[in-house]
Amino acid sequence: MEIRAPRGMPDILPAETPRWQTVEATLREVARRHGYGEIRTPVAEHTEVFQRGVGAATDIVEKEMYTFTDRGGRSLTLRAEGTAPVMRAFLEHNLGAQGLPARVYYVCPIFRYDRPQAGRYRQHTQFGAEVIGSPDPAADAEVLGLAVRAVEALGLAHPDVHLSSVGDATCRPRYLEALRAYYRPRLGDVCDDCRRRFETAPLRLLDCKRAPDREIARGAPRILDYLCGACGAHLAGVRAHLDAMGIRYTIDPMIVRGLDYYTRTAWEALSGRLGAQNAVFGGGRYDRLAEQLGGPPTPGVGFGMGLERLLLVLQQEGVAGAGASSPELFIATAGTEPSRALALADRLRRDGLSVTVDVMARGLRAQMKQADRLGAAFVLLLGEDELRRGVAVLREMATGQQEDVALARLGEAVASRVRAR
RNA sequence: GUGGCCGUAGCUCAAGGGCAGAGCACCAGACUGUGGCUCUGGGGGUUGGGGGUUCAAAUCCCCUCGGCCACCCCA
Repeated sequence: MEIRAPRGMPDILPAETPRWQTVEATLREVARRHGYGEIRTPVAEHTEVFQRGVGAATDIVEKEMYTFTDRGGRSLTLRAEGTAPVMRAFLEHNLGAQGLPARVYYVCPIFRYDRPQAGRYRQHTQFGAEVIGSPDPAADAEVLGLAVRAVEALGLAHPDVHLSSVGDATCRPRYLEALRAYYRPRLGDVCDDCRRRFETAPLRLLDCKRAPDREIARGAPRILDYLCGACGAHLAGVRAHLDAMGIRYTIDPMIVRGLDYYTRTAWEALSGRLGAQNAVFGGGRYDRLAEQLGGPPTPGVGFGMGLERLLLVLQQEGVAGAGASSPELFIATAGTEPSRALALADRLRRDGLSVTVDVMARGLRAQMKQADRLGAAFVLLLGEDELRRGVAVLREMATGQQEDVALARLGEAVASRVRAR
């Protein structure tokens, strides 16, 4: 075969989809309990939404977007991130008019042209939630709580949440100046990447992975020491609310968000089960995003959670997932018109039974083998001999016991036997 | 975008210049109308793709595509 799925965009096959469905259903239920409504934005946006929302200088915009020109000459981009499109929709439809805050969640594919590796794909799926319209720390705590409880609802332990603040327009510039002042005399000692970061993304100096650079980073000024009064109070408020809810976190001034729109609260949940790509969810506050998109000042806070990574962790933690679904009944034929089996199956399905029929015109032995492989609980044999006598044979696969059931009362007889199991 | 390891049947893997194989899976038969166990037989391959070296390439060389892992970055 030369035709393959695009790189970094794996198929999810029927053996896997039950696990996905379980995870998605659980996440939706947690969102529902928190009073969040689902929003579905298109898979593509005008490229501008990401350039202005996420920030033109970010890695996502500079080198990871799937951008194309449509037949009308418009530049569109596959959804590269979850929050900016939600804010765009909020502004476009003036959702704030229905009362603030708006609470929304989404489960949708995200596209980034990255080199695939463990836990990283070019198409991945994010569950995310946003509270738009509230500047209050209670909103931060609520939506972070949603993320934590969602992870727990899947059967995992309370996640390892790292919490910090990236400040705002008042205090962040002051901090960046202090950070640069600290690094400027040390530029000869750090790696090439860090020298580049010094120019383009100084906050990222803090999470370099090289051991000697980490040592230097440890001595750097802490943003938490530079927060302005309002930002400091906001973080204290978030912490108080989280403590009250029993949401655990560690204050980690080294965490950094990769997108330009973040202000104040920032967090990341890490797993030791994921290799290098260890963030299960990340998020924070984005009070400047609406303005960057050309809307009125509108505060917001939210997170994105990677479903592929969640599934990986679930698998490694051995949390049982639903298996592939088996039919309750397999209808086999022996010398019988296939249409009799199809018609019977059609009737039983309307009664709610899950029924599979042989459509390979195979011998009875092969049909039994197939029924066994599918995990069918019962096999109904429509044989010509039995049909003459007005009956069919119902066999319970686990025990091998079988009995004749009257054709006239087939539906209820089969249904009651299957349900009695 | 950078680096390392790896691509042989549906799956797991042999064959390291000389006829492409095994186990499992699949299909059929033994069991003429009954799954699991056993036995017998069968179908399956441009050895990821392209080029080169050679009398001869799965095997050696180059390019390319893909997978895994790490960097960068992120969920």
